[in-house]
Amino acid sequence: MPELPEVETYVRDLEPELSGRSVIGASVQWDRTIAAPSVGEFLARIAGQRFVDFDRRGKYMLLGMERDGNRGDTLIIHLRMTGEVHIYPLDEAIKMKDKHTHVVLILDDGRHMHYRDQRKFGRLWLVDDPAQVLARLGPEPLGEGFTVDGFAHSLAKRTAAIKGLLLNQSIVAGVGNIYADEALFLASIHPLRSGSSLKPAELDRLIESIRVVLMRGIEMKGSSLQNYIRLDGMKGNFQEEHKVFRRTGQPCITCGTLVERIVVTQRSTHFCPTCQVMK
DNA sequence: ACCGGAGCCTGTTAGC
DNA sequence: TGCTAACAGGCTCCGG
Repeated sequence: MPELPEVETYVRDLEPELSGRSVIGASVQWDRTIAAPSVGEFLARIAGQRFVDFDRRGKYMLLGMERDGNRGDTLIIHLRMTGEVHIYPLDEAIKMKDKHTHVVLILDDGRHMHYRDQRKFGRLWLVDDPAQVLARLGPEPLGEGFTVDGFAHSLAKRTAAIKGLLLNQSIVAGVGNIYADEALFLASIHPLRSGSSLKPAELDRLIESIRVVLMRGIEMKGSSLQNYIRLDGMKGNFQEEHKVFRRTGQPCITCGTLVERIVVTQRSTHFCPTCQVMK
């Protein structure tokens, strides 16, 4: 489940592999993977562009390119649920290409970059201005723009459960199901509390908790449950530090109460009913 | 504006 | 054992 730490790990791993490399050709096996432009235009435009900038916004990877020394397009990749990116030497690429490999970029050093996605939810964009794709995203949780005042404003009058609101990318960008559950546990906030019910001290605690779990997630190179693997095929390690996520029926590490699982806004949600009270 | 639910996908697991 | 149904959770779209 790639969320902010997993995507950040991908961007950091991609930079040394791709920086300065040009795309000399491409193929698309599942058209819907390309969100924009059309597949034909994507193939025509990406050839001849060179990777120069590497960034992330929320769960989007931003791979900035240039053409003939001039500013080019940005290749945006969103992994959604099961997306993976791999770079292989030619002989290995031929062996590794399978029915889940939906996009192949051929690099000028002969290696192939694969976009692979079991469930086909992930998307790629090739755009001259990333802003159009990223327009609805809220602040970066690890940046200065994520403030108590702004967070309070976003949650005011919100009757929905805080768990669901944390998954809303226009409120804060990059938090997904794993890190939402872990942050709420760390902040001792019940996932069903309404957004508007949270007091300033709780918002403060929640912001800090979101930052702590995301930073630790990045340090551990992400959480590998069933699907997420890194560029080089290695797993992340943060799953070993999960306090509540997928720990249903196991004792809370703080108080020993058994961790419960409920469904909130169509998402499985894990929490300690003793440490995270409704108040 | 906000909220909840359907739909997109496929592999794995639970249950009959 | 073999089948089907439920589940996994990223996001967009739609109706109320």
